[in-house]
Amino acid sequence: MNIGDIAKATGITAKMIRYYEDTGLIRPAMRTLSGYRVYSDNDLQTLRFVRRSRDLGFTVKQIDDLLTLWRDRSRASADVKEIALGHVAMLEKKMQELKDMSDTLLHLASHCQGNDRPDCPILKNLGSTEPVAPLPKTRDRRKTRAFDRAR
Amino acid sequence: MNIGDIAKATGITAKMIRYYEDTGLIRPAMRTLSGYRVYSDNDLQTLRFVRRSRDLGFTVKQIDDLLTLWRDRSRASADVKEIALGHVAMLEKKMQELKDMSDTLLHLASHCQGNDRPDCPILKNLGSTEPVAPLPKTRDRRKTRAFDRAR
DNA sequence: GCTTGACCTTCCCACCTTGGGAAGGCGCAC
DNA sequence: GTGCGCCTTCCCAAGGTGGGAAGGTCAAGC
Repeated sequence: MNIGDIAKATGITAKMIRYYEDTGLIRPAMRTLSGYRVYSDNDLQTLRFVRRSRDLGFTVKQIDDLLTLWRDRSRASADVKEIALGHVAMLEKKMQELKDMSDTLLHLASHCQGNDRPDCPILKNLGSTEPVAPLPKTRDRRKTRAFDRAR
Repeated sequence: MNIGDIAKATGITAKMIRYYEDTGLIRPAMRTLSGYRVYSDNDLQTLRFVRRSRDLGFTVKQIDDLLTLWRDRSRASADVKEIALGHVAMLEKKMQELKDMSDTLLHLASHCQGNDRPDCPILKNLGSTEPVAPLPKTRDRRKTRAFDRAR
């Protein structure tokens, strides 16, 4: 298989495959006499693994660690689980950050008329000296309701 | 005020302030005879606006648009609201993506023993040919419960 | 007046992942 | 043997941030 074939098969662009090789995530591919990269079924499996890991949001470093464990028949599943749950924790932290931003914006937008007039609590808040997130105290406010009110 | 003072006052590093000036987000600061940048209270306000917008996850381009509206006394609040809600939509899309990743990982991790043995459904899934997210059909599954089960 | 230390200036490099594109070499079908 | 699609390497770009070098400036203290 040439790089184009394996790119189609894995959904990773040829460019990225070369990049992963350059940066050491995957091992250098075999070459034909004329210099073309050639891939085996084994390589295909590896790249599929990379693809799936990437889809789950793992960093290249984490994928590297996972690949190492994957190839290590004497691995402990605890090590894999630790990476996975550590990553989940990071994902949740990010989600929380995004949610805080979103909540603040929805709160501000819900007070904005959204008409031809210039008065706008969103701009007012951004330009003020107060801390950026004067959120309502209510807990578990349903995001969708807030969003509807904001529209 | 020198750049260091305004950096402290806004929480934006001097480096980033110069970068924002270079890229045209903010207008070039006045200079002393010796070339030091000098900032007015007006500049301070602008940079605070930038800081807050950044904290809310707006891109530089969006902050640019918001700044323009901020300075335009004849703006329509609808334009501001549109930017804000558009950004909220993007934030929610990202959150959903992160949530899908997190859910998949929690599901896989909940089936992983996490011990000294090598058997690991996480690796098995990453290395398989199946689509990456074989999620349970149950809806509204509480994330925290899934997380506890995964541990 | 001179030294010192904190600050300022510009300029270059790096991160990470991805895409775009140029210039040139191969492989194969007609 | 010509043409087209693929391959090769190499450079550039993004966004947003940090690091650091080399050199100029300011103010305080002696």
